[in-house]
Amino acid sequence: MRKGVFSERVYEIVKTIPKGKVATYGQVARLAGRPGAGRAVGTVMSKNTDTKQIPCHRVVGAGGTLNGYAFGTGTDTKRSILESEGVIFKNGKIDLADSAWSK
DNA sequence: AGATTGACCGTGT
DNA sequence: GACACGGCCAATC
Repeated sequence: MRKGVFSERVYEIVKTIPKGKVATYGQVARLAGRPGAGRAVGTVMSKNTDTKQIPCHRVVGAGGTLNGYAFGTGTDTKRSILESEGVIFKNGKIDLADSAWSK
């Protein structure tokens, strides 16, 4: 049941993001071996259903913007989860200066 | 196999 | 800040 090497890589990487930190789609794509495939990462995440295994809420847009979320009320729920995990929001966006994830 | 879609990103108006 | 464009890539129809 392999949808693709890329998606599997993405899943593995996202699972690695520590609580309280966030990574951008572009960053995940880069770590997955496909720089510039941020859009593809979004595609994979939207189809993702394993929220129990894959913390897709820790993946945000460039600059710490919330793009979307396939559960709850969307970005609204996403923001709640992130805040409860310790992520700092600044003017509707994530304070990457403190919550940006780095491998 | 070809076309469409989407949780992207940067730049310009 | 809102909207438009073009480039990018994988999944899906």
